[in-house]
Amino acid sequence: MSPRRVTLADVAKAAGVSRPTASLVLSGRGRELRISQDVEQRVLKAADELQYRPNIVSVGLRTGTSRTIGFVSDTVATSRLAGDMIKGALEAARDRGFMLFIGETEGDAELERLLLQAMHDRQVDGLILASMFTRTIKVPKGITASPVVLLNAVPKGPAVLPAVLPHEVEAGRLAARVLLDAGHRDGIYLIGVGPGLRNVPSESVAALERLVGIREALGEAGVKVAGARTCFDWQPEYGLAATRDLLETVRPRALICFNDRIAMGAYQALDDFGLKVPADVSVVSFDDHPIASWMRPGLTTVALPHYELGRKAVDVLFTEMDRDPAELGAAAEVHRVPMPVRSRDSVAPPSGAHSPG
Amino acid sequence: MSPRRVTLADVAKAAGVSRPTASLVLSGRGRELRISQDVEQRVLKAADELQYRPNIVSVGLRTGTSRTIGFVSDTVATSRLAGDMIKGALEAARDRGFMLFIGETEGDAELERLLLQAMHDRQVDGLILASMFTRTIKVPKGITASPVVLLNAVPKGPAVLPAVLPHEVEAGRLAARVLLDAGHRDGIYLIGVGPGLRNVPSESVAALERLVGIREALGEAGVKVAGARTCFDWQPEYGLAATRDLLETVRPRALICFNDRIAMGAYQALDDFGLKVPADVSVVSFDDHPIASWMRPGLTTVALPHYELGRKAVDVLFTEMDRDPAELGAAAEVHRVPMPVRSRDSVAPPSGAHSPG
DNA sequence: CTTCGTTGCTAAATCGGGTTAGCGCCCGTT
DNA sequence: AACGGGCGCTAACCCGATTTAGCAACGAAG
Repeated sequence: MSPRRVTLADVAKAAGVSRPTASLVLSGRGRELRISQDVEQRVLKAADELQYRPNIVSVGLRTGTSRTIGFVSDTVATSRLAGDMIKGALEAARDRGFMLFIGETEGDAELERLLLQAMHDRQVDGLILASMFTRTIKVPKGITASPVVLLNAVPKGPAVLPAVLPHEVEAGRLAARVLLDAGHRDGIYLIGVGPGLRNVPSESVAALERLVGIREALGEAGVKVAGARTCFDWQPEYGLAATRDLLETVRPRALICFNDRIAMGAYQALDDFGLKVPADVSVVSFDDHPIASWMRPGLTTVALPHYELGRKAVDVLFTEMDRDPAELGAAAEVHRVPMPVRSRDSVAPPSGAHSPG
Repeated sequence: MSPRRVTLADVAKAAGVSRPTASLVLSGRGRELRISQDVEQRVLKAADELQYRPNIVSVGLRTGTSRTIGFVSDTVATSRLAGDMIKGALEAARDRGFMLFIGETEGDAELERLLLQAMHDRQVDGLILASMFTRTIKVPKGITASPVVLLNAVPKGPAVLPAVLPHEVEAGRLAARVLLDAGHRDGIYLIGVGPGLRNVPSESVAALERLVGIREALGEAGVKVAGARTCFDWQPEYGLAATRDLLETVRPRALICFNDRIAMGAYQALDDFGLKVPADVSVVSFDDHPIASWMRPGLTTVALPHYELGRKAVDVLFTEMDRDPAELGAAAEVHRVPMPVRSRDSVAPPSGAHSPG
């Protein structure tokens, strides 16, 4: 049915030369190896006419490479949050002529083993181990066969691999600064974790770092967190419950929600209590989930730079791959990607305060 | 640095036999070809001890296969809606020991060409061409080299390739039936498209088919669509605007929104007009986007079965791949995947009506 | 004592490309 | 005419696994 693939032999035959000669011409080493103009032209013409494309599998067999990167995640590939991460990785890879294998472990160590094996069997040139949420992971043994970059994850124990992470501490500072800049100094409450550094789920790096950033920025301005409510899970329903619980005892002037889904629940709770955003209560959040722009008023939030994270991971992986094998393992650097503020309409100066200026 | 891969030659050497002998034993053809028990045991032992794994690239070179499927989409890979589609495809592929190459064309024909070429160069055994939204697409020429399945897309012109699609007509019927079953017969309005079949964006298969289903089911019950508002884009803001526009002239008893984002806007508009869901107005929708469960009250919606679509596409692709090449092109079947209703709390009997029973 | 048949394994070729060493030819020189 | 030296190309081998054809050794039959 489908016509057989055009091989180098076909081109050589059409040009009336031997296979190696055609190979030399096509790999641009013809000049250097004194192939005549005439032969060069014949080969190029034949290759063009036959639409010759080298078989990467064959090259891969010889060189042990595949121009392919493996992207293994717990659930990030299918997380609605982080498709952009794949997109960034995809585009960065494409820029260098690489393709991406996608795999998901669903947190299952055995599945992860099989997947890494399957990728290894296919001679991937590098691996990205990604996590849906920024967290610490156990680095699987025996993956040192090819360069590895961690994405949105930090290794448990000593840092043996380079990692790419969102700059969560800075994000926390930015969120706090949004409120400070609007004039807020009192009645700032946290929804999700806190108020102390101990009230944080231990495996969530993001939660801890955001909190650190918030406390730093507020502290520098001489402002204290007025209080906090933790959420069992960072979903709207728990954000709703936590905020309701808060509103039963106090009247906050501003909320820092630890993600946008929590913020969505917080909006619902504020509505239940007849409080307006941002007139009565300002709200800032994290992630820039699509709903942040759909909520009314639009939610000001510090964005997770998924696209950039994906790109950066691939970029770092390429530098690892290019690195001289002798000095491998030297740099298990942590790369932080900035988290930008998306200003919308959920923050205003505290009610009863003059606008500063 | 990293220890060289264990090859068949290593195993053969360790077992004290030739390469082909080891190969025969490991491929299970030892019995048939009268390899002695002794040799068989030695080879198996050596393979086990050395942790031998055949190099798929090498096998691929010989057989022209790669145990790999290419998943090419316009933007589905990174669409937050459809990660589950990839997940379904991934798992179905994994069940047969296949991996997935992911690629995105972003609707760019040239990019698509390059991507298909890159996949072809890597000897993919089959291709899935996916679309983010159900729509008609131009099938790129020259992809007949390997089996192809269309996912969430139908070819422009004659059906030359098998396609997997959500059963949108049935979904339309189901949405209508939800309202009919609740006792609604009057004041049913559409938000998104309609009321006539001409008021539908031409490239959107989903819009048209949903509308057809709705009109069928209502028609069979002797019920007419009371009216409709189209949306420029199926986003919350346009759903909000369209619903507001509607509410300025009439008081609907029920809304069928053409997707959940429109429904979110509709909720906002209803709230603006002091109308309660579902007491005053029932709302049904399509897609089962995550926000459907986050909205208050929970939105009853007919789900896009992304996971099943992905699985089904791979399943169909495998049957294509297994098919005798002689009869290829025979079946350009369209496979419809059912869309299940997710009942939540946005539908109630019409106000002032008795509950039937 | 030859011949045939069986058993148990391996040599050689294959896939498609890349690399290296070296062959033959032509030219100029002595 | 013999020799040296560049030029232009190709033979041969490599990667790793598989397949086919066939070799060697042995036993049994004639």
